[in-house]
Amino acid sequence: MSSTQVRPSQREAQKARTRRALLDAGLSLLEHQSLSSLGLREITRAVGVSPAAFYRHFRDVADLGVALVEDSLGALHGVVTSGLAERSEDGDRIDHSVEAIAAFVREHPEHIRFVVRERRGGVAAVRVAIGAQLDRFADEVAQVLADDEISRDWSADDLRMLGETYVDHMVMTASAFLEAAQGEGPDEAAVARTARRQLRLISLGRRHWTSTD
Amino acid sequence: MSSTQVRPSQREAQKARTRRALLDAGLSLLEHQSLSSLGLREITRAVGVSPAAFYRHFRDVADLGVALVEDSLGALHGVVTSGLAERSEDGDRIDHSVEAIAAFVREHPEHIRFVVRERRGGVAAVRVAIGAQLDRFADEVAQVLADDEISRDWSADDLRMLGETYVDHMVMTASAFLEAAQGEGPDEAAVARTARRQLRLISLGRRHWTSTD
DNA sequence: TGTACATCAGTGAACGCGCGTTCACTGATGTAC
DNA sequence: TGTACATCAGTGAACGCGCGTTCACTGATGTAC
Repeated sequence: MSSTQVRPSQREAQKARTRRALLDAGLSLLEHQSLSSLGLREITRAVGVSPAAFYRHFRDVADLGVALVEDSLGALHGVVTSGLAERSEDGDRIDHSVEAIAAFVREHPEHIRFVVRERRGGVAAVRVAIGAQLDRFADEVAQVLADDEISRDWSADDLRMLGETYVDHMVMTASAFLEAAQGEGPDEAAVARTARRQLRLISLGRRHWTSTD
Repeated sequence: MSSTQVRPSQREAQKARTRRALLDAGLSLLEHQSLSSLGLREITRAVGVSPAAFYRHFRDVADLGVALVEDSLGALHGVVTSGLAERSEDGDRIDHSVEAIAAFVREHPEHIRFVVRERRGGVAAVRVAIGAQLDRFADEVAQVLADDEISRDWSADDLRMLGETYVDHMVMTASAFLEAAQGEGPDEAAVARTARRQLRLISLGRRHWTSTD
């Protein structure tokens, strides 16, 4: 009922605002720790509600973590594939891709940190949720690649492999940009340079690929 | 004084045994959680010593984590580079590399899980320790690659980039084998197939590379 | 529009619990003579 | 070899603390008439 309502009631709007505040506080508290050590009281304290209020929105902190996955990656689906679909010269496309990743990390550092950290983190439900989203990305990328003239006669398996490779590379590069932003590791320019070379390496491999089945 | 002693005293031997037990128990308890949620009492309980005994060996749990990094990756240095240095036909070399990773994961699943999880985990000191070790690997791999005829005239930067690429790929593949072993994601054969194709892609890229500086 | 009742997001107090850390101690091992 | 003293890994009790969860509640918002 409420889900099909166009104008949410005052009550629903207020509830949604509190939920948003819990998610935002949670994400922000994850800057220096991982989800499995994040406390429920820590979150409610940051928002300014009682600990008991938490249960009106989430079953536990892991549940909030799963919601954060949607928050962090859900919106990205269109962006990635449409950006990738733009055809342009090879070097340009690589430059644009790397710059797009850098820009996204600049805009949403906390989301990226969360995804990268919890992708292999200690909370199973969150790991699974992130894995599912990244799998979808790999599929979408493979789909776009299938229309590219270079990989015209690639097998579905090979395309899927290539999609995974690009997604993995994207995550690794985002993670490296994040480290650069906080002064750890090489600086942003160096990260971008390495990322572009790696994409060039893959691109060369693609051009000389011979299908494996 | 004790560090240069050849025969450790009974006391030193016993202390070393307890330390080992703490490390082993810690690593084993990390199967289903991450370091930042691992409790000191949890570890001493598993070993069967009093909580206070922990402080005779480590300052805190993060300190034990740093020791675990050495434990997990320190022994690997020789193995990786000597395995890589064996020259053989290209396809064979790829098969052998992937099989070597699979074998290592089969033998040391807990070490791999620890490294993969804490590489981006919530404990800064451990992240730094793992990053330093992986950096060393990348250097070592770049060193070996420099002697390869294919990359004879590559720039130092390009070699370093390639070393990083191989190390990142190794970690990703190890992580995928681990997931396969616990029934998550694709099975071992599929992981191996994807890994081999990715190495083939990189190998093709290498062969057609033109130096960037 | 006004009234009476229902809903339900958020409260605040209480609970039992396990945590990390401290401390003076014990008793086996090591050392000096 | 025997004795007297020093070292120190591990003990066990105690501490204060913040945790997650429960519960009956309140009072603003929503609904029916």
